[in-house]
Amino acid sequence: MSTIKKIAQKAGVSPTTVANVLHGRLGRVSQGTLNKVQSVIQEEKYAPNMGALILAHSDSRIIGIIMFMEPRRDETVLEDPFSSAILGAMERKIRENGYFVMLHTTSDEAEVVRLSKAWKLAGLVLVWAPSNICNIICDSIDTPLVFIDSYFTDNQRVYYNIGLQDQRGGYEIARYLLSMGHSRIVFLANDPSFTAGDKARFSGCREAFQEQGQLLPEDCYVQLPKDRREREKLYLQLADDSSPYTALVCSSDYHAAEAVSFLQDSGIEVPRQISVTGFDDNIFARLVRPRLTTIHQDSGEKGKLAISMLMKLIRNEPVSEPNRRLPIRLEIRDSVQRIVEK
Amino acid sequence: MSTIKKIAQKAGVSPTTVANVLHGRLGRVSQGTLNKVQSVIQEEKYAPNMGALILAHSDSRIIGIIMFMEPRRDETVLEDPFSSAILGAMERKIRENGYFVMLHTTSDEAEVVRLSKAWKLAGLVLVWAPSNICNIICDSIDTPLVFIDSYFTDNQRVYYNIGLQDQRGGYEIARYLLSMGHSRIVFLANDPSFTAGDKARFSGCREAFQEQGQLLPEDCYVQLPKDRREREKLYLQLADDSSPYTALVCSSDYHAAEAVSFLQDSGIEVPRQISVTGFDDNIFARLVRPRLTTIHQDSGEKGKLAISMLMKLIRNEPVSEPNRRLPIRLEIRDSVQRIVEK
DNA sequence: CTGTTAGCGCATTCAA
DNA sequence: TTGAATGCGCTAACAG
Repeated sequence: MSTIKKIAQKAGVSPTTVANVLHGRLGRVSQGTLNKVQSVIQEEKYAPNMGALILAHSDSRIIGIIMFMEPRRDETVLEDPFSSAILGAMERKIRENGYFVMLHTTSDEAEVVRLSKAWKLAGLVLVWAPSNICNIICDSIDTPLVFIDSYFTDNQRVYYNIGLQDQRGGYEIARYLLSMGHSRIVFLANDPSFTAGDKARFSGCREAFQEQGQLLPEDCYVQLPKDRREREKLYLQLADDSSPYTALVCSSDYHAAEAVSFLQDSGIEVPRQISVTGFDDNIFARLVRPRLTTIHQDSGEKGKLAISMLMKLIRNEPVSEPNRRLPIRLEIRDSVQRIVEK
Repeated sequence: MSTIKKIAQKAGVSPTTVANVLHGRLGRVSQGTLNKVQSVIQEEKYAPNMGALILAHSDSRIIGIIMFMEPRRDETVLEDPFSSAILGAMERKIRENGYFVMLHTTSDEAEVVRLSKAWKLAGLVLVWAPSNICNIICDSIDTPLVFIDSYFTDNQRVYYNIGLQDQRGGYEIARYLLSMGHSRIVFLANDPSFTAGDKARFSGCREAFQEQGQLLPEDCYVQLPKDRREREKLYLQLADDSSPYTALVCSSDYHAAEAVSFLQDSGIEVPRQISVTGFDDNIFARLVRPRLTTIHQDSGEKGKLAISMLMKLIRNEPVSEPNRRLPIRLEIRDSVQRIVEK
């Protein structure tokens, strides 16, 4: 409604002068007109038309946050309570930098490209992008891109990514379990959509076993089913007396908490009859009884780092470490019991 | 990069013809040119410049989602895992309707107004807006607005709001507690920012007491401190043997879960020594032991309804129930024990 | 110090 | 059935 032109008219000056005031080019404006113009701007509650800005600049000051989801899944990743920490941190950082957030969930790379073009996005953050589409996206988008928790198959190119020491996390948890006498463990992987991370964690577990001269067979990697009932069946089966396993190594606190509570309900005591570990150290880990022994990570930090890296890219500043892996930490609580033999 | 003009050149037609194709005005285009133009559009991966669209239309197809936060609080509401269900549902619905999501956290109404003007937002959803600023916002924004979980002091105007049967929730939980022999209860309120809802819930509790010819004194409404340590001190104090209370009525599952786990750690058994109830029936409620007796609400549904109401407003369709209150349901689990006397 | 102007991409009206 | 012209609000280059 209130445009530069109108402000100019009302203040009795030219549009350019108003623009000069708005952009703080004070050298080109006399004190008198400055005051005059500023007061009119206040009165009129002027807000620039971002559409016109995009048109003039071919840049929108919008950062796209793309959350990937599996095509056939009805749930959004956003509905997972644990994307919230990371999202919250990003939104704040973006706002503090004077940019805007456009949030979008998808599983389709073409959609991402379209979005980026249509809105002239200043940059994008891609969360949990499946590795097969990273290349495609990078090829088709020329604005800065930062990935979060992505693994790349192509090593030719420089990807900007904020990841986690997944392998190290697996290693730490397995080493701890071994030290507690657990040599028959089973690794429970999350969604197939995040395979690369889970695989790295499992590989860390194997490393720890190898270090002790032991072998963790491939078939100790088990994919959790999507259906809760099916998962529960699986937990029970794995924790059963007839099962060889002494510990369930879950790749998320959520599943660990679910397993613990379900097993307890089924009359199986944790950790007396079976030990359970988590991954993430989110709020569940401390609320559930027994409290979860888990691998700690700082999700908010991931979001913060992603945005500050993106901002550097936008400003053409050098980025020292394109592929960052945040550290993890073993958090020992009460869900693992020392055993001698089974 | 690829504009209507370029497409037109490449296809050997005028820009208008391309626009006609894009908008499906097939009556004005011959079959031959249609095919020609469409194939060029495909090749060029045409995506409209939304900036130009905003400029031409004064409408951006962007829905603003505004999450309110307290001014001095460092945390974002988004970092609360329970805004995620509602946010996820909204994002999906907005996308399905062909609109875009702009996400913004603030505590300042002027910022909301500015955002709405600058981006020519097609509509806004305001989540947890404090009642004192609702009026101001409504006065200054002429695009459709839908509130979520807001309470209004001004009854002159029609507000569009998706709320909850807060009072009824308080009533149900209190009636249940009374039926279990609890007549000395204390209500633990959330953040001061959501006072209105908490007050309604408490008022529901009082209603239940009144119905039984009993009185629930005003000082049974206790505001939980922001600091976790302080909250824990309070839980302990309220659950102590010397305390008159037999039940802690928490206004969120989060605090209930926190109280339960902290009390158990401090050697106070729940529900044997003290009963605890929650509100929300989120994922905690079922994972914590004892499982929480709580009031169920469907957060995702809130988000969905908000968007479908907003879409009706945008399309100028009639909205039957501007101030909707979603139903609640008492969910009885294991955190309340029947008592005879204390 | 201040004003004028062209052009960004699109929709729309009018003309052919 | 197709084309040309205008304006949306702003920027930046240029002229005064």
